[in-house]
Amino acid sequence: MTQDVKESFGSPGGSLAAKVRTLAPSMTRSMQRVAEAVADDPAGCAALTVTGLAELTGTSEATVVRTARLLGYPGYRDLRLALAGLAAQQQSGRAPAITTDIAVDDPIADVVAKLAYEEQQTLADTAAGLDTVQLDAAVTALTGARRTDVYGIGASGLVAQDLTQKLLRIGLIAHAHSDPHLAVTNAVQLRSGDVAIAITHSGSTGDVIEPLRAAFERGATTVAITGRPDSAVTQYADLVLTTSTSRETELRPAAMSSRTSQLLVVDCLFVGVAQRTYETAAPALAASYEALAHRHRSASR
Amino acid sequence: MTQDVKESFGSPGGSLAAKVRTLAPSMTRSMQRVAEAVADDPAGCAALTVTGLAELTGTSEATVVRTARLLGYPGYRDLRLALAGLAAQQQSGRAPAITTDIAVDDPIADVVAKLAYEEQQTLADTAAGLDTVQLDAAVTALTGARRTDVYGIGASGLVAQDLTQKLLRIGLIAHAHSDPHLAVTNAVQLRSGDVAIAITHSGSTGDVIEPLRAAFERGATTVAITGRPDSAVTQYADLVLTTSTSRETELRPAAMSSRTSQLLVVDCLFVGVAQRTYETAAPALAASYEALAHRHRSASR
DNA sequence: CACCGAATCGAAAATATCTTTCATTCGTGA
DNA sequence: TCACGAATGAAAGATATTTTCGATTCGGTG
Repeated sequence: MTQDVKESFGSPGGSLAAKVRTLAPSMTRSMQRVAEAVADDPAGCAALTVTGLAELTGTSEATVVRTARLLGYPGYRDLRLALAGLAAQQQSGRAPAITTDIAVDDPIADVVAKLAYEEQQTLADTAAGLDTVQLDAAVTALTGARRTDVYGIGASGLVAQDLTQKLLRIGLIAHAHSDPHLAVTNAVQLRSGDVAIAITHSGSTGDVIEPLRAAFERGATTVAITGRPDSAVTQYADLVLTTSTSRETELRPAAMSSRTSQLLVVDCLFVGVAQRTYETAAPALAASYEALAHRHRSASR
Repeated sequence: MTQDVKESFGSPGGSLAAKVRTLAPSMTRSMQRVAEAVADDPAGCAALTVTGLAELTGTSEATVVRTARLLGYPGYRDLRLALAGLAAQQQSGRAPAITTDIAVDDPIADVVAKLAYEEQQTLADTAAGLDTVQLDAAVTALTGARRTDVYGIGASGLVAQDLTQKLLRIGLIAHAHSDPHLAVTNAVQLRSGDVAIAITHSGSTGDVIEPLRAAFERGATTVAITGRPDSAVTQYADLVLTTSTSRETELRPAAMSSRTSQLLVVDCLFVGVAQRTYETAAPALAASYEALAHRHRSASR
């Protein structure tokens, strides 16, 4: 049978070793040496030139090329590309093994991988657990609000500011409060049609609950962004957006994943509002971009 | 010798696309064409010679080689090998589902899914692109610092505060500055052994560069966290930590993904320092948790 | 044991591919 | 508009791959 092997790269990993075994009997001694080297360490061989591989196997360039041909490639160049593909596949096949917590003696590369993985996980969980009906209602409320107050303390305070910054950029009137007294003082100014948003992971941060309560009692639409949908804050919330809670470990405070989760929710709110008010939001965004342009020196090259 | 292709996990092929995006601004027009072709169709390009790719993109061999260099490979040959590896990975892995931008009329559920997906992507890209050597050095510097100043404006200012909050929690002396004048005023107090960190996506925010420069000139260890590793800010940075840049769309400002990326970097710094100072960090974290407990009413229900 | 022929092999030439150089072109700011 | 520097591609130069071809080995045979 003619071997019109049209094996492109991307062939399943085992096939090369198998091919080597199949074809070995029909190979000459030096070709076998080359084939063996290639099957043994695809990654290593991919890094070698013909000459390099010839030297490694104690043969000549010609032999290497002959081997490549026998294995079904037009020449060594193509074999080499295939090897690179194989090596990459093998590497990617390896399990990341990121199930463990971050340990004190983890090398920094592991820390990066684990943190990234956990935050990705948090995002997925949050997206899955978010009640889109409530979210939609919150967007509607924000869109029509005369003004919006956002309460958050500590890490959640930064999220509150993030939301506020964004809303301001598309022309809404929004304020973030982290001072509990000022927050309450402002909350009592709210009335029906306004929106108050409390951001608290635990749902039991008194300093954030109080202003929300004040707003609630004055008829504003109140929204709670919390990881505990059954907590105290939800008593005074018309709408509850649930963030995900992930296992807290000694080296990875809960604040980290709750922040990630909260930010996703806040981003969703923002984009939702931007969609609804697209006519005004788009130019506003462009304008704020323009306004900042002169603050940036032209980037060097 | 060929650079070791330690392409970490993350999105299959995403890291190259990410690298292209990160470096695109510092590329010339023709180089961008080449980079785009390569990011678009790794498999196809892997099958081409320099000349072939040059013709395909309507450029010259020299430009192709230049692009390969810019992407971090010693030459086109190595880029080609990497592409073959990528192609193999892509083929074996599954195709990512969500590719479209967020549209004005997307239902809110789609917005949530797309945002979550893009932020996950951003995290993977960031993790893949982070230089762990520089990161490790930054952690070392932070660990031994007498004091640490962090500069950031706008959205990056929130990230700066986030980092500061965390470092304070484990007993380090850290300040975040978003007022340019105060930042410079403080920066000139720094000296050798201190650390200054500038956070700016564009790398060209003058208000953030100035304080970093002042710190740099006084011998402090300076760190830049930026999406543009070739920008002005890196002139005065001993260490550069690169954040990922993702496609900006009308409804999804760049600030969103740059913030996600910056936060991951900042988290890595924090955890790294916490590891090194575990003996003091662990009790400090516990203590700060305790101290806040009384601010939380016991969760109802 | 000498000889032959075929298979095997590698040195080196020939070719293809990649890299560098350098003159030209293009874009930009004064 | 001019002048300058950056960007670009043509072509020379360097490397890698492929081919050629003669030398060597091996097994069989007289």
